[in-house]
Amino acid sequence: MATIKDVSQLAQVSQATVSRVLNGGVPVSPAKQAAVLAAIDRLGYRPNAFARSLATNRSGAIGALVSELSSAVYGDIIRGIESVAEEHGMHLVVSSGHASAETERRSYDFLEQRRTDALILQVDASTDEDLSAWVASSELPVVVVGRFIEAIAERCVYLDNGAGGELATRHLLERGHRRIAHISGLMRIPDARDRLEGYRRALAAHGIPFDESLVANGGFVEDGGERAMRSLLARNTDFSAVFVANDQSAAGALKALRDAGKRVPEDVSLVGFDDTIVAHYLYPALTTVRQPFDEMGQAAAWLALAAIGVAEQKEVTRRFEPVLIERDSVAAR
Amino acid sequence: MATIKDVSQLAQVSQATVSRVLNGGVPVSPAKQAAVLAAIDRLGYRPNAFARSLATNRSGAIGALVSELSSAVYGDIIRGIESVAEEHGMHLVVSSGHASAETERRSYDFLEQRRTDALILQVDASTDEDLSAWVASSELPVVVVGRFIEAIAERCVYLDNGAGGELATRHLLERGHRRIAHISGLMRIPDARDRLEGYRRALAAHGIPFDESLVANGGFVEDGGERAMRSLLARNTDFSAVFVANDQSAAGALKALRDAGKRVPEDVSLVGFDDTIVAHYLYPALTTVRQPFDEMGQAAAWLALAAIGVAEQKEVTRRFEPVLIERDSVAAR
DNA sequence: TTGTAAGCGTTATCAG
DNA sequence: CTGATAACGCTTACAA
Repeated sequence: MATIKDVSQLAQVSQATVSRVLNGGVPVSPAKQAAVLAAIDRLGYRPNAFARSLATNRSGAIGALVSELSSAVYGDIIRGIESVAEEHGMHLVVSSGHASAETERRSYDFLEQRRTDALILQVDASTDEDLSAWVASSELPVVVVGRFIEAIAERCVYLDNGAGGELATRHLLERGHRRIAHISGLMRIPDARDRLEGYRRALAAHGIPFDESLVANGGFVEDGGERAMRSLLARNTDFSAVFVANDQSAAGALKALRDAGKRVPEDVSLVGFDDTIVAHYLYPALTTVRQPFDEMGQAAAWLALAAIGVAEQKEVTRRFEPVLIERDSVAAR
Repeated sequence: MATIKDVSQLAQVSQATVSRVLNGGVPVSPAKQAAVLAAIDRLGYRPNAFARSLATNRSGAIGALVSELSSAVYGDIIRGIESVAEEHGMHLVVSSGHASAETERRSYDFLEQRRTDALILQVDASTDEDLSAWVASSELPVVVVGRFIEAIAERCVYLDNGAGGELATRHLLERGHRRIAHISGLMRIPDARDRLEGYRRALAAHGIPFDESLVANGGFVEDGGERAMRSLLARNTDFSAVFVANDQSAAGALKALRDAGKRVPEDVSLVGFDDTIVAHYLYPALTTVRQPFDEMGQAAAWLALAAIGVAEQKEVTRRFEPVLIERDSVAAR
């Protein structure tokens, strides 16, 4: 593979000149410019990114550590990150954490050593303390997405999950439901706790006491949602609506309902969370609380790029508000 | 950030020695070893990946160019790639082509310049000729996934789409259907043409003449599937079953059917293609032809890693066979 | 406007 | 087993 030296020789100029036409900004005589370009073309020369990075101490890439590459849930976050990265001529090095604190740590180390110019973290397993420590000790800007951590608040892009839980529950309340169950998420994840909290707040605001027998854990997965719904049904405590902590669990819950001969929404109304593609394909289409993953990814990327001077400084939303997407799984009571 | 020089000074050894303990393989006296390790720890030293890559001419990463990061359809390919990469201590630099030949070209250039050790391509827009040319001119091993290109056959990992189309259609035929429609995919993509071809072959094998009025184009997207189904319905040519070129279109088709008051599978049977998550969530759950994206990604990664001596040489499947996944959208006639 | 030369942080060769 | 030292390919003062 041709190097800058080959080009400089062929074009009869110094390496510095080649470098100048490559990077622009510095005046170069048209004649030499042309000679260099011709040589580059002729040799099929491509600058070596390592050498360049070593010299400039910049990589032209940002690192993203995500819990799972291309999950239905978080896929759009990556897409959002990539779109603004690409817009700024930056690329993406990704690594996944697989919901294991150890893998997350390893991946984080890798990315850091790789000297990406900035880091975006979307992780599940590591604790707030871990993350704060990473951020504190890191030489490069890191932003956390999908999570709010007090200690590094200005570096977090996240959804107001509490408001989301409240929104979902209030919607049901407003439709006349009083016995509203909740299928909760993976409780070690803050989102799950916050959504539950929102559910409780909404009930309280309507003077309805919290009833533990109306909540079952779905663990954010489909199977879990199915089991949780069966458990709810088996308890013989009646309810006319369920707020499910995410769409995946809602899909499972819907199945359990169908198997039990209950109609949605005639017998039981359902509200999900996330507004992933699933919600759209379910039948009946799921009313859900939308989490703007794509925009959150974009915001995170923008924050990261602005921190390294690649993107312009501007006000970017860090705390996103949930929005209710009404479809067909809720009936008035 | 500490460099190897800092470490060597603190540990009172040469840089070479530090490098040796870092990379192993070469004997180092226990005393020095300990001193070096202590210094590394004390300084929080991390080798600079750029410098290392520049010196070794290896990056420790493989590049993946995919048509879309984390689409429901291709997401699993990336996941498959990443899993075997990770298994071998390699990481992933991804870039997306966005179904534009120009973007694909740019992304390809980027990855090549980035000197990833190998390249995996999953692209839509570029032609077979483009790809063959890239492969031919590239200094690093590239493997193409999700596509068969004669000229570089041994570097392709793909599904036998023709067999898939045949399989789907035959299934319907075996269930007694005779008037079988087809909602085709994006015809500029070989997969779409091959699936249609398979459909025709299956019909022919049963002595059923191909009837053009029974095929409509769904373009591989949901809207398209919906429109295609409406068009089919409007034609007043009756049919009892439809083979749809992918699950997304099938979702749209299902919707159109429902809107038209047709029941699935009682009135019309449906078979999809891909077995993406969608198929599973649809109601009724969609009978479909499974394309093993994850395994295909793994195979591609293995091929790439074997080519650079990172993974062991072994027989890896390159041509994958489609499998019919029976669910609830097909009834006997 | 251009060239020379000194880094950037590693690895690898070669003596010792 | 260990230490000098020359690459690796590019950028960037500094001079001219």
